[in-house]
Amino acid sequence: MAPTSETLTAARILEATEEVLRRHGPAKATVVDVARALGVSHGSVYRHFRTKAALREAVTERWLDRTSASLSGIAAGDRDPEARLRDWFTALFTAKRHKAGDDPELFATYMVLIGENSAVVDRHIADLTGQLTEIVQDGVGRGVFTSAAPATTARALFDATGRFHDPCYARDWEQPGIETEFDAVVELVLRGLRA
Amino acid sequence: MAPTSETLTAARILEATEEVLRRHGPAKATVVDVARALGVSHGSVYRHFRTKAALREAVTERWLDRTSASLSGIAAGDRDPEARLRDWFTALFTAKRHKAGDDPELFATYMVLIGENSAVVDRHIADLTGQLTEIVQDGVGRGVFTSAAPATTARALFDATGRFHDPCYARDWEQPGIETEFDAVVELVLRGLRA
DNA sequence: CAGCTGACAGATATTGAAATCTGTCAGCTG
DNA sequence: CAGCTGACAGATTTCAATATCTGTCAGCTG
Repeated sequence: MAPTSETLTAARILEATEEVLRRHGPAKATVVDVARALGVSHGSVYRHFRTKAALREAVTERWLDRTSASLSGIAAGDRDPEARLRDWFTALFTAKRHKAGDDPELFATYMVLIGENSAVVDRHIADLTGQLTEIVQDGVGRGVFTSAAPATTARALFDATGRFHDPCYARDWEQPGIETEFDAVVELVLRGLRA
Repeated sequence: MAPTSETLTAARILEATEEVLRRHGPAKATVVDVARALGVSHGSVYRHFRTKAALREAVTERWLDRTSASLSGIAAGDRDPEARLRDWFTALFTAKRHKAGDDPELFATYMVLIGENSAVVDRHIADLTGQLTEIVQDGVGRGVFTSAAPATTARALFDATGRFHDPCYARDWEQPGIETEFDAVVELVLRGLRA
């Protein structure tokens, strides 16, 4: 990466770190590599991120937030709650499957980062179940869903569909028949949700 | 382990292999260790198992079969299908949680073995979903469940409850609140199953 | 002669010395 | 003087030599 003379910002460091991770993988990506990519000394990187772990955590958070953001539009709409729920899970599954299938090495890299940063992952899951809670609450309000505790139900929906969004199942996402399994699970939980 | 003068059988080798795995862990357990534990030369072990991988596969299969066997009793009963389903999942979750919690090191060992032997795992899952299919079919026959394709529904039930039996979630099984999450998911899918 | 042994070749794992990396900080530079 | 540099100590990783293991098989033993 060509050293530019722009100010060194956290954003530029994150960009460079993603590139270094893409190139070298999680095991060999070093802070020195990131500094070299930016044309600065590694001491400068430590001015913006206290440790290598903090830098990797920030990269992980950015990656997860991109998924959350793309789903929030579906959750926030005012369409039929059941259709929104179906679309939301389909969008989540499709997004994850493409991330895993299109660039397996990069996905493997992010799986390592996710393993290192469980606090960030927990926040991400709280964010996603929050979106689900919105949909469930809306459905209950309109009388099309039944739920004594929307947040608990939202979490149950998220857990029940884990096979189609949890990275630990990524290898199954290319298997034939996975679509059928997805439809069967979504159908089952939607039936369980209807008023 | 004291060398006995009994005949060397596959069963005795499997027993010794489990012990060696328990003691040394999956990375350091060698065929030579197993032979030493039995007081024979390692060549003798190769008379009963073609390769080290075949030996580890047999150990893995035995371990998984113990779980299947303990559940088949619940599946085969003639009690209320909904109660049987609830009990079956509870028994599966409880068994897995104890295996993981009571001896974490041994459980980690078996997680490595499971990763090495996906064919055995696939057979195990087919076995468990087969038991679920029995219960679903029985429920449909009695008019308490609805399912167009019991085998597909059984698989959906298994997938939807993955968080409470798939080893990749083992670290969550000690978390407070996991019982509540389990109940929420089981309730949700049972509601979806009722006629 | 059925079952076991132990030496062997090639593959894999261990080890420890050398190289690299992380995180700090005194001092340089624009 | 705010931001960057680069040398440094301790921690971690790499690499190549060494040791151990896997799988085979000719021959031993009861």
